Amino acid sequence: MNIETCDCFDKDKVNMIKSKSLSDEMIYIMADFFKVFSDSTRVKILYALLESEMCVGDLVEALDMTQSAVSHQLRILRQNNIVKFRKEGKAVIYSLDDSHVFEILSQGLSHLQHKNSFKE
Amino acid sequence: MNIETCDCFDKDKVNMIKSKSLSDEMIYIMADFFKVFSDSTRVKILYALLESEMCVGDLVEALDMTQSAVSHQLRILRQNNIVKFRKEGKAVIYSLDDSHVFEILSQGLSHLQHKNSFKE
DNA sequence: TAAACATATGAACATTTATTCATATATTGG
DNA sequence: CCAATATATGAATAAATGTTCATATGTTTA
Repeated sequence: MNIETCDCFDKDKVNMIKSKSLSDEMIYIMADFFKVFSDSTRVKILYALLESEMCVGDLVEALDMTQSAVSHQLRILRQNNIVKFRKEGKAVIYSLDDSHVFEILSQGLSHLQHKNSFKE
Repeated sequence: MNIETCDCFDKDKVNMIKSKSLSDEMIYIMADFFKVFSDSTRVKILYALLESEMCVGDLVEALDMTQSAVSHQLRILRQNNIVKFRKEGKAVIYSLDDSHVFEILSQGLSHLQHKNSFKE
């Protein structure tokens, strides 16, 4: 596409968008943040932790998944500061790290409910 | 791991979590919804559309990407009802489909700003 | 109607990602 | 200290995803 001859090319608008856009770094941080919520295993874990703090073993039981899969996903949640943990003997007990997480999940749910009530 | 002998196994808690958990279908819908925001190209597009509706050509110019890549990602946004479009001659003009999208993006941003102000 | 233009899309390729399997680490009780 | 328990993690594999390239579709204009 040759932009010089594009009918709808709006130089001012394009420059405005360019000037207001977030930095590339911020864009990547944003995308990575949402990526945390984009896997069903992690969403399951987070909804469980929304109800109560839980040790890994109980999460494994409640979500009906392998211990390894749960641990791997907990690591990702930890690295993104979505969950925190404390040790209690042999057990490691996880809980949500941030009240924003609740807001994010609620907002997503509400969006989807809104969508579903207006579609076919 | 043998759950029968697990010290921290809390049958009541596990059953409570199981009973309150969202359906598997809802979990997948949630994860897919957030997946839309988990790619930097799509986030860039959405932040641009947050400022103004735009045709594909202007998006390509503003975001400095190939027309094909932008089109492919716009299709995903369309399929998820995140953006809508109208045709105007040869051009296709895209805009945000839902006010919730603004809330979602703001919430993400605010979470990250909160995080950054408390870390190292 | 033919050419130019704007956008969309299929296929191929490379990268990322989630799970599994095996094993490592850490904690407790005997 | 040794065995059992609870969790974490590295490597391998399979599946999903984003980009590119080539080309198709649809619209306008000459």
